[in-house]
Amino acid sequence: MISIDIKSRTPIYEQLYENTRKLILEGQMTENQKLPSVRELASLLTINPNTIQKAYKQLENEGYIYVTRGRGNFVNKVNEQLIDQQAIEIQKSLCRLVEEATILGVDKKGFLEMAGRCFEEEK
Amino acid sequence: MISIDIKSRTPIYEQLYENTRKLILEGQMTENQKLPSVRELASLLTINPNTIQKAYKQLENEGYIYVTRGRGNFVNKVNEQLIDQQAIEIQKSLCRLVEEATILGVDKKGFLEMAGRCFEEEK
Amino acid sequence: MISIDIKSRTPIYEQLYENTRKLILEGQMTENQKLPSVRELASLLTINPNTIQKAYKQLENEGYIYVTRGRGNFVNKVNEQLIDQQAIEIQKSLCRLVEEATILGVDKKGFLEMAGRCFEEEK
Amino acid sequence: MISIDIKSRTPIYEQLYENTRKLILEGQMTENQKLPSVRELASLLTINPNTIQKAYKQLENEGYIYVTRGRGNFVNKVNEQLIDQQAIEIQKSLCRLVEEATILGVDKKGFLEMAGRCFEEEK
DNA sequence: GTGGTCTAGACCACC
DNA sequence: GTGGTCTAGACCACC
Repeated sequence: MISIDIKSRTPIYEQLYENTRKLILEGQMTENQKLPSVRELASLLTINPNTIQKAYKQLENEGYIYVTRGRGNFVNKVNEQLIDQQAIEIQKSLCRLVEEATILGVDKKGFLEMAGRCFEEEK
Repeated sequence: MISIDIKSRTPIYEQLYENTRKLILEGQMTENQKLPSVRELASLLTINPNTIQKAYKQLENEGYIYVTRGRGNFVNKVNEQLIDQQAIEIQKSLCRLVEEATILGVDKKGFLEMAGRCFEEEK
Repeated sequence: MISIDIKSRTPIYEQLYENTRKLILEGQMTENQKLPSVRELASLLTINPNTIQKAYKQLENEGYIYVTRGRGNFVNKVNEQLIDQQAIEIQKSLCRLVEEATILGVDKKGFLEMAGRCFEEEK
Repeated sequence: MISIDIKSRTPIYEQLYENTRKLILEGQMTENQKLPSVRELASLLTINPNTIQKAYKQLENEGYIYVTRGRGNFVNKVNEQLIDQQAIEIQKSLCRLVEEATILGVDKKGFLEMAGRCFEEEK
């Protein structure tokens, strides 16, 4: 369910963080569901447990999961506030892309077309 | 003309690379124009010459500038192929954003609105 | 396995680049094999780590190896495209040599003989 | 007659050296013919006179031209020994290419074909 | 431990 | 003066 690209430039812990975050937001992991234990996942992905720990810690810090010592890590209820915050992040990234595209000579019409293309591919 | 944020997480050499790349693509620096010398820029920004060197090297590798030893670094003719390649990169990033937004429950209409907002801000 | 000629005019980092590139293309280093760490190789060859780093970076840029921070440098799958590209480079160099030889009065027959001589020496 | 590529990586003085050498060997410049003066050529190519000087010096050292102070630089009689020496250089370069090609999996037959292709293009 | 970035400073080739 | 290479060594992120 969770896969890591060892060759990627993005740190492993970040890939892990992103992947499980996505699973939670998509509803593929639901409230109170148990995440694989640090050791379990570490040996499964042949990755250093510290790396898993770091990803879980970040998920906990941002409220995606909660930890009960001795029992494990569990999915939290999806927080509306978090979703809003992420929408803001996406908005920012989007505007950065718009800026870059503008430099290359892409205008509003062209950019919206590019965006549209992504939705077509998704189907 | 070129400014660096020493506190930023993105490496100095990369900031430099991005900034001058932008200047060239925007046409603010034109073909055969001389860039500040490695040492000159280094002392101007109080940065180590090696760091400038690294940025210039990258610009050269990607064809943005050409170097003549003993003379300096000069802006190359803008390469159409490079621009196309970058447009493709932007398209990819855009689709990645679309994917993320979709997870958060944003549909096509909503996403295009978000994109539109960026253009309004730009004005 | 990797040896450097410190007296040579060709930069150390380039010798390193060439040598390991060759090892990879020859199949003496295979996919996912770990390269010596930057520091390890540096102390082994009594060369500055930065120089090793530079060579590895170039190998990475051209797709010969991949890097994972905190783990090391690893051999990538040999890229067919890269090989083709190199064959083109050799073709170009060869034609340049032909041109030079022609100036000296060497004709096609003579040149092919010269080429043949190289293969005999190789044995 | 002599052209310089300012964007090239090979030093200007070397380009100059190579170009005039070629003219002499090809017989386009004949014995006792006067070369353009250092200053003349410098202003013609908008290049530093020192650079011209360096190229001329090298041509003189290798016996391609002779200098009479106050009068200028003149083409020498083509020296058979020099030509032989160059043939040896070409042989060396050729063998180096063969080595590289071998690594890429090109055999003797393939290499000779590549060489043949150069002659076809020349026509 | 492993790579990535950066500073300080030397020495070289080229112009 | 201009870029290119290299050493010595620091500090950081990642595993």
